[in-house]
Amino acid sequence: MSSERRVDHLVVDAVEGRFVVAGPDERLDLDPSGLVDLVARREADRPRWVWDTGGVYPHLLAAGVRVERAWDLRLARALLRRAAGVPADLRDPPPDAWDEGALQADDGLLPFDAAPPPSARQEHERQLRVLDASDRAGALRLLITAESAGALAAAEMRAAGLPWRREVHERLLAEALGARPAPGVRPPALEDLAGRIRAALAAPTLNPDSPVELTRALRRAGVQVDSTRAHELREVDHPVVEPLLAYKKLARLHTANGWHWMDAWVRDGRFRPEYVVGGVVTGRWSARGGGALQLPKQVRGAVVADEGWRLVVADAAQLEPRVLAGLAQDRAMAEAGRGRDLYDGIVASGAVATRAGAKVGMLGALYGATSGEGGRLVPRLAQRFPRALALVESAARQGERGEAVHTLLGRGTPPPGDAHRAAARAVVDLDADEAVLRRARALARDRGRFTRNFVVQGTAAEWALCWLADLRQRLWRLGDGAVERRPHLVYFLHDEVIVHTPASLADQVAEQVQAAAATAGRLLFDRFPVDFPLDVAVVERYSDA
DNA sequence: CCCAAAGGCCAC
DNA sequence: AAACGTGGCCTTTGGG
Repeated sequence: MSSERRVDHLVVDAVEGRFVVAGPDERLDLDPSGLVDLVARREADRPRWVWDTGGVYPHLLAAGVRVERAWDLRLARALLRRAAGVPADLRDPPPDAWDEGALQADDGLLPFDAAPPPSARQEHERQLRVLDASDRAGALRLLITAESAGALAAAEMRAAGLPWRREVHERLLAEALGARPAPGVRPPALEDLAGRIRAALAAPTLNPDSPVELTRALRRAGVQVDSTRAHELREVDHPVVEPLLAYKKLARLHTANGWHWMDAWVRDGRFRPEYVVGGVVTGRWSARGGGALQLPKQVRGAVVADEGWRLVVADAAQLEPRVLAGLAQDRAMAEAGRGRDLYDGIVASGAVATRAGAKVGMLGALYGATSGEGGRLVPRLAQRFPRALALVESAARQGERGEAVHTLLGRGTPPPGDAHRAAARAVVDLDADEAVLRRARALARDRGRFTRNFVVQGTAAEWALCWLADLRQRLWRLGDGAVERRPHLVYFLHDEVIVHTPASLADQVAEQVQAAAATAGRLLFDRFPVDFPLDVAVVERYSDA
């Protein structure tokens, strides 16, 4: 049975600059250009390429070769290590070169007595054996194939880049900050504001970038603050507040997304961040360099489609609460979100009075709020949506006890650290003294908030992966010819995508984005009637979405 | 000189 | 005093 399943698999091993490709009854040793030719040729049969996507695929994309399906050995390995339903003795293979962050032998850093790295083929076989032994094999296969498709999409998005207009960004910076200063010098607008701040606080040498100096100067001027955070300063009535808040806003723009950022990250009209698939414990993506996952709304005006092209910007509305409704099979909550804004539906249900209350209460339930407005409203939601709230409560209790929790498709939490394990024991220890107990309870609650959020954030990440994976295939089928002429993904952020498309196909892209969301909902929740509506906009610039 | 922690703010 | 989850990345600060 295993061998039958592998017929359409081609395993690619990268060994010292060469590539070994192994199929059911073939084994080829290729140089890089040989690999490009082979993949281009064999892709017609739609094989599943078994490889380390990040290490191999960028080279293929650079040569204009795109593949449809993959099995990412590194991602699958990390997933299976903590997956639901995997027998304990198969959970932890000895560390080797397939582990994240593992060091290559040619760095001279591999321990001299380490076993030689197993081949990709061996690792793949091991993974299939683990799946065969798991009672959650179906869900885990879906998760691995979706995450592997995500890895393909991540490499493709980096290759394509997010369209970025340098001149628009420069104009925006000039309007906000004034002329570009020499390196290490404040731009004119910041220098002016710094002068006003110093005058208002009678502190002629103050550096407003230093929280320590700023706190001291504020206190001397009679402003009693615990921090210099904008949120706290907004509550203060003093002439320094206005220029100081303006300074903070502009200083952030200057340091995080100013001229220096543009020079470092925008090339040939594209911003090319490096996505780290599965880089977050919950399965969300992280990113390295350029702050790709925190592009401020302030600079999104510089993201502009090419001439004759459009951006289709789509985000899932209230994704996490909807995912929770599906996870918990909470029909009342699913009903609240049917055909309307979920928070409006919660108000209509009578649970809370306002949309803002519904939102803060719902987020409070997902994050484990115990105080404030969120904490106060959670019990009201629990009354109306007992199944949904019971699910997150149960995840929190499991975490407090030091247990693992899993997402719908089986991604597991990393094991608790020593402190959390000790805390879980101390909380039930009748002899523990009061101070120890208090500290232990706080730690256990920390872990509980993590596991509470993990199940929902992680399952939402799985929905988003399925959405992205299905959309990627639909977009490919929508166009023809070279990659650069077809609609393609250019950005992904947790529950949001941007597609860059020829204007003539924009409406069809918008339809496919919707269709892919429906597919993702079915893949995760089958026939359970929970909706995943999208906000979709066809625009020329991101800031207009 | 490098490095890590702290404070802060951006995104979801 | 802490308080509600996941991250990245900037500057300052203080240590070696």
